[in-house]
Amino acid sequence: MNQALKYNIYQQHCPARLFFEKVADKWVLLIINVLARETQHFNLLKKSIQGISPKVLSQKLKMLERDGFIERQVQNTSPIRVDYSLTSLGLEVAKMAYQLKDWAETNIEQVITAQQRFDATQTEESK
Amino acid sequence: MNQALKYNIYQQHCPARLFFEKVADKWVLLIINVLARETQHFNLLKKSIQGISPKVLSQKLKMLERDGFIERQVQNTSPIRVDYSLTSLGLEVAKMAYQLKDWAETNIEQVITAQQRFDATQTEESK
DNA sequence: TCAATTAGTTACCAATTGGTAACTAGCACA
DNA sequence: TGTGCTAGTTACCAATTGGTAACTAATTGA
Repeated sequence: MNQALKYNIYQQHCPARLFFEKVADKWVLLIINVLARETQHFNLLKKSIQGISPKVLSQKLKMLERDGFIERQVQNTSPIRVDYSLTSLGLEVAKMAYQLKDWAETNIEQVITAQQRFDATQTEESK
Repeated sequence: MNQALKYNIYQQHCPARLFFEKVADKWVLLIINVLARETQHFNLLKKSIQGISPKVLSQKLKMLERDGFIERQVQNTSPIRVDYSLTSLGLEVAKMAYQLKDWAETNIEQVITAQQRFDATQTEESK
């Protein structure tokens, strides 16, 4: 049986689409990218990802753990420390997340150029 | 000069991060995946992507055109037809979008299993 | 003249998402 | 005993996003 026939992201209520909607999220992709470099605990993640609030970070980590992408390990130190790391499943997603990050950092200037070109033609048309 | 030093998605107002926030969007990734198969016009796209409203489709197409990922060509037919196709820049993003789609359709069952396992431990703990 | 088709747009409303700031809880150290 | 650290949580509010349904505009064919 062909997997491609069983699950199809173009179908509105396909489980694969639900996943797609979850991972296609800036915070999720940023978290995964950070964890791909190394295991981190809560506050380090918060510092690494500028602009994320503890509320959102907590929510996303919980979701990622539930989905089996990351593992949460409470360290018996004092003060307590909770380590987050990627699972093997999460590592697969991390490869794609990294490609997106790398592409963005490498090609963003082309995008900005395209935007400027587009905006220029728009103002011309409105003359 | 190292590109990696110039742009960094972890920084809140980095242009690369802005791009990241835009492309990490379920509708955008779905549209790009459809266009990667073949050029489509507006209504075909709407039919292909179950659940997308004309409003959202129109908004995302406009954004993608501005960013230089897709090209909009008005065909001089009657009734009028507008073809949307990927540019070479869009094709690069499409490769990653396809990987995500493929991964989701292939591995979603593992995610569902993980969720069930997680939910089971949660209800156990609350006893 | 009227319906149909294409490609949208618009107004209005509902739901989701996210920010802020203050708070909890456990432990250690001074 | 009080302060600081970790790891969150909570209530409240604001902003973004998205859905619905009706509408426009151009053209063709019955």
